[in-house]
Amino acid sequence: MKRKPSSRAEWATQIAALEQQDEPPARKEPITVGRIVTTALRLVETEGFDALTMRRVAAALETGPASLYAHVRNKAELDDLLIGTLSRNVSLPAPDPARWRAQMIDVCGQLRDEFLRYPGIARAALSAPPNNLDTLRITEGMLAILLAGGVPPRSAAWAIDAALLYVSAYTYEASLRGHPEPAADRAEVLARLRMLPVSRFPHTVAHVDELNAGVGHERFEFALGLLLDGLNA
Amino acid sequence: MKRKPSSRAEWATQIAALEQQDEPPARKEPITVGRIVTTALRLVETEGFDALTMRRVAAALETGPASLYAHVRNKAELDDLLIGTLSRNVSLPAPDPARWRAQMIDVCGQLRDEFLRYPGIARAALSAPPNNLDTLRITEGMLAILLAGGVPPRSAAWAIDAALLYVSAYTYEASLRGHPEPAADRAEVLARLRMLPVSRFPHTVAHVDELNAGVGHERFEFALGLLLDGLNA
DNA sequence: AGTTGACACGAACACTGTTCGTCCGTAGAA
DNA sequence: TTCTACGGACGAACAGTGTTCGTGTCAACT
Repeated sequence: MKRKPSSRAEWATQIAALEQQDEPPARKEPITVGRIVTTALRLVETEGFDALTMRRVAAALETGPASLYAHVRNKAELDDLLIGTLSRNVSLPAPDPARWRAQMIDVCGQLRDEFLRYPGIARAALSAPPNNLDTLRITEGMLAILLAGGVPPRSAAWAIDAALLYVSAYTYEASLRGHPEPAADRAEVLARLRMLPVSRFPHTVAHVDELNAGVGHERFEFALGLLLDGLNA
Repeated sequence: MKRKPSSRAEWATQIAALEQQDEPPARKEPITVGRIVTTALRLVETEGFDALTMRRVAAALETGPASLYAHVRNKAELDDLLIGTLSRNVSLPAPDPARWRAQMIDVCGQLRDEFLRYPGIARAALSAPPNNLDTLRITEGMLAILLAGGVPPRSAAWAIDAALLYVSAYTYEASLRGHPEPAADRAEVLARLRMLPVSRFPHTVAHVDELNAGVGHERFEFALGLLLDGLNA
């Protein structure tokens, strides 16, 4: 149940690699971490996170699953790599004190969209250890935005934590019900809520429409808006 | 990836069963849903959600895993039953317009504590279909609180959705890192953050302490506080 | 030439959820 | 009373999972 820690040396190696990350990729096509990650992301994109197995990735690379273990320690590390890779697609704005709220919602929205592009992968984000440099980059960017907006450091730090948890949970849930949710599914949920006995569920039955309202990501922006407005108080 | 829906008839049966739920349990001890659920919860409580397999539950009941399928459709349904069962332990206060904020935090705290009592089970909450009568009871109770506090219905509904997502994500994450988190683990995280290059992570390095501050559930209450204060604006 | 280390990968292991088929017991019908 | 049908119990087997172990190959180094 507990996460297994990487060693301090591995962490130091990751940091050192930061300075070398701009080198061009090797010319040959052996099995590499990069190919594994690219293949895995394509698989998740097309078939969802549950379809991501070592065997499926290996098959797509025309090899056996054992071959992957020369490059990734285990499945959890591959999951972590995927989260890191998609996190790199989030572009961080230069902090603008007058627009910190909009900037935060923008960054969270980008991350949300990355997660939704790979259905179910948010679950890996929830499981990921807190030492991934790519996700820490996003935290750093969010910190910069909030601090520039005058939010006290501790409030900023804690709010970022909450926002990231919310983004993951929201997108994971959205992936499960299908995003966008098929209209027939939603109609069914509505119908079922209306079947509830009023004696026990008076408010629910009275507000079925509100409980299920929201087009696109309105609920997402509403929730994050609450969080950020709370910061503003 | 998508959830499989139960039939409309099954839903109606669940509702009808609401009126019969107070009957005493049968005297005999055959394998029942109740025994399966109780056994499963005990297993999760002691060994975490990842240890929950049909085989493990069956073994604890001194039978084979196939026997469970006469009572639960599949593992996902068992997971859903577990979430429903623990949700029943959440007691809903009579709404008090003057204390709706504190009441909401109390209800969320209770749910949080139930989830933490069963490490990792929050993942099942994130996966659960939105038609579980026991979890809907909590939604109903929260709606009552917020509406009594004067929150508009749609805002109330959407805020509850966000709060529940946050509770699940928070507790799932907490389970993974161990709750309470061992001091040595946290010290290690701190040390690693301090190893980051200031050139790329200036704010993170400057605010390592704030990023990792918070005793007990301070961060939880802070985040929910933001959400609810945002509602108050 | 011989040695070493890294990569590749098949076979096998321990484990997962689930289905299928068979048996048994009970209740209801004839 | 006997027979039939149904529901529960559950072993065997299936398809699938992540991972380890052992072996072979190749390239670089001594």
